[in-house]
Amino acid sequence: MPKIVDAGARRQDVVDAVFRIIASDGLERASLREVADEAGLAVGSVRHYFASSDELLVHSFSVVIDRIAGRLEAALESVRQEAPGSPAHHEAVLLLLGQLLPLDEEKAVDVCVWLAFRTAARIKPVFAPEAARSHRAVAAVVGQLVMQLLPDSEQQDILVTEAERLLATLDGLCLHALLQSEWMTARMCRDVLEAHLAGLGGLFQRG
Amino acid sequence: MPKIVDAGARRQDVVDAVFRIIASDGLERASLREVADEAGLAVGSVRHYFASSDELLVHSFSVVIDRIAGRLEAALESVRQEAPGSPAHHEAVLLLLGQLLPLDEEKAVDVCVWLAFRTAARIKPVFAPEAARSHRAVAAVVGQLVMQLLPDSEQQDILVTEAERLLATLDGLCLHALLQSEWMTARMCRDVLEAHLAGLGGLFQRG
DNA sequence: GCAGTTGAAGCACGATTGTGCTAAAAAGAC
DNA sequence: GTCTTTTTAGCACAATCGTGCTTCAACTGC
Repeated sequence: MPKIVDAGARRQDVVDAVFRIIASDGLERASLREVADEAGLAVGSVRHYFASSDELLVHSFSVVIDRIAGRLEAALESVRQEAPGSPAHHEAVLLLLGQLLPLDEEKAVDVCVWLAFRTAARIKPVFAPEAARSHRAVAAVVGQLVMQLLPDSEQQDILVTEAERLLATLDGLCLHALLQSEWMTARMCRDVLEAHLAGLGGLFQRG
Repeated sequence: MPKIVDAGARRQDVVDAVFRIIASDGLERASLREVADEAGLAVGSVRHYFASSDELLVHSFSVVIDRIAGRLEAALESVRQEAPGSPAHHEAVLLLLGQLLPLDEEKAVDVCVWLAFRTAARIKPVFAPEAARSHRAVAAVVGQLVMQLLPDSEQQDILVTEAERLLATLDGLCLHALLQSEWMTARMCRDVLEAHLAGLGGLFQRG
């Protein structure tokens, strides 16, 4: 029989190379030749594991979505294990929201790649299904979080609006942190999130 | 002397072609040949008005910034002419914030092109100066608006945080409206903005 | 040892890109 | 009409891209 290699691990190596290239040089530079160079392989070898350039990129998109969604769901579980209103709960919520921000090197690469694929999905239809899945996954977690943070008495449409508002603020923060890192520092991210959460908590006090 | 043409108008025609291509096919498709085709010219003709591809794109970036910033500043003037707290003032504020959202075809093209160049500026240094100018211009208007909306008693750092928060929410809304237009409808944009403004107004009531 | 499957690598082709350069056409100045 | 300058157009070259196809090495099962 054949030469046996861990195909899954090799594929992941190539995907990691894709991530590094996108983070440093953008999605448009993630060509087969560049990816092969970065992964230390030949073009033909990369094409052995991925039938086409599109398949490689779509799979990379899928991987980064799973990574981010996985972190979000784990963080949501941590939030659920804290008593609502407690300082630990507040901290867990901040930790969850921070998963979508480039607060360290690893997350910076992830959200950068994530944003690159999502914006590319507007043009390239191959990315559209994964982009929709990505949006559903993140919106689900943020929706659950908003339901935890707001009193049950709130009407459904207010919950939806607040979830979309939190999601928009998060994406905007992420965008600014990636594009204008001089202005949008980690400290400013936290301040904005704190202010937003204070505004959320104050919602029901105004009726 | 020579054949006389309105060089400025011709340049604007080419820039308009660039906008259409970026809005429909993305920045990476805005090559000289595509732009020339879209403008009904030959490549050599386009190159007569723009020395290089970079100059064309940077100039296009500059034009879209001026358009958006111009609309924002005009809208800010309208806000200033209304009594703070009045319904007309509220409506003028919503109109200002809506200038950054793809609520009609014209603004959709503008913000789409704007976002494309800003994200490209992370990678291509030629775009960086204009991206910084863009950020300063928009942040200045939003900052002025926040100063109008919040009581003078607020501390400086709270004003800054709230300005960045509003800016982030706006950019996030814009991103969602462009990328996930099925979920982020014009109605949802308005609801989110209303909720955000209510949260802003409620700030000083909580101290 | 042999055979057969898989991994790894590379060639070649057409398409697309930016750009240096050339050349023809157009129109006001004389 | 002739000259001059702008405008418009096009060619050619190197670089890059995805991909069909072939080739060679490696390693397992017998």
